[in-house]
Amino acid sequence: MKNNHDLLHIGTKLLNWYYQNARDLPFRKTKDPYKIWICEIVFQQTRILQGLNHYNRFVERFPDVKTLAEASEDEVLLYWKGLGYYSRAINIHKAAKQIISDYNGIFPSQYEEILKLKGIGKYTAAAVSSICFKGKMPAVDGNFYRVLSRIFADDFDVSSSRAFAYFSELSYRIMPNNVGDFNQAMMDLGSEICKPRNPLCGDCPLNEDCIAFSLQKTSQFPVKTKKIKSENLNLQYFFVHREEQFLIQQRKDDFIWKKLFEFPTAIPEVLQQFSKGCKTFQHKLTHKNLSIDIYDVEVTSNEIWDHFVSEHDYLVTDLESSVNRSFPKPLENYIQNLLKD
DNA sequence: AAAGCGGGGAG
DNA sequence: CTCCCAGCTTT
Repeated sequence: MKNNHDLLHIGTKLLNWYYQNARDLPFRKTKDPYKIWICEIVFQQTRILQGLNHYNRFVERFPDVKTLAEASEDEVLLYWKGLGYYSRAINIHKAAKQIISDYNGIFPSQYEEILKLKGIGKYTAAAVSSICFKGKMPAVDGNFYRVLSRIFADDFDVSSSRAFAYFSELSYRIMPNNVGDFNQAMMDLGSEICKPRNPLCGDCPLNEDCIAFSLQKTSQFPVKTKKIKSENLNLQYFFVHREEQFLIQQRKDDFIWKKLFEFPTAIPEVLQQFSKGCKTFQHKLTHKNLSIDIYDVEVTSNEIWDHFVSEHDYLVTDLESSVNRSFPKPLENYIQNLLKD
């Protein structure tokens, strides 16, 4: 069994590898806590390649806390369009207002204060405080679970609610003094070398220290018992349009697609005569298999259209200006297809 | 302690 | 097809 001195050497090796192999990412060039915060939220449960454009566009439009806090929630959601987990955008906006009101517009530097911001949990608070303010907390994420469970061949269930505390404790054994770089090094190692499947152990700076590798059992770690189950769900939408205009409404902030815009989900009998047909789309979410029926309702009567619009609180928009609103992916695809014609 | 929340990419 | 990704909030 290795003693504590040997284990600390692992962190040093990891840092040296990181200084030679760090990924060239836009947010690596700054220690602005605002930018680091935004990037941490964008990349929660999101691959770098998937979120990079969203991150760049977001910080270009909202370069600081004040700009973000003064923007409308709908515009923040627009810049989140297509990224998923939309409560992240809503919480980012709330936290920006929180920083203005509670911290005089200055991003807090202490872990405990950062943790109070909406949408920031233990991982993000540790990441921002260590990268920007020399904080000493490990930013334990999925990469930490995977790398540490392999190094120590530890079968602790990463789907357990105690996994964060457990692997946080484990990380202190190898964590060097430069925690900010260590946290980012663990992310890069987990992403580039110690990948979920087919890890590149031959290129790993820690392969001499990795128990799972020495046992040829890297594929058995990390242990995750909880399986994802998804249910089937039918949705019904009505694309109610006349000439270039169509109707939309905004979703609530519960259930899926929080605060995003959508087509009407029901129409009165007087409009049913205009229904020209229906297309069905399959769309997969992490916990749901959606089957979405979209009815094409072309209202040809000016009188009925005007009356219906005035009697309901639907928003009237058109294909051109709808690009300035955030729609769920399947509805976005539907609109994009119409734009191509 | 457990469930719920998007979308995309890899194998 | 299944699994996973720079996790957090709510119940």
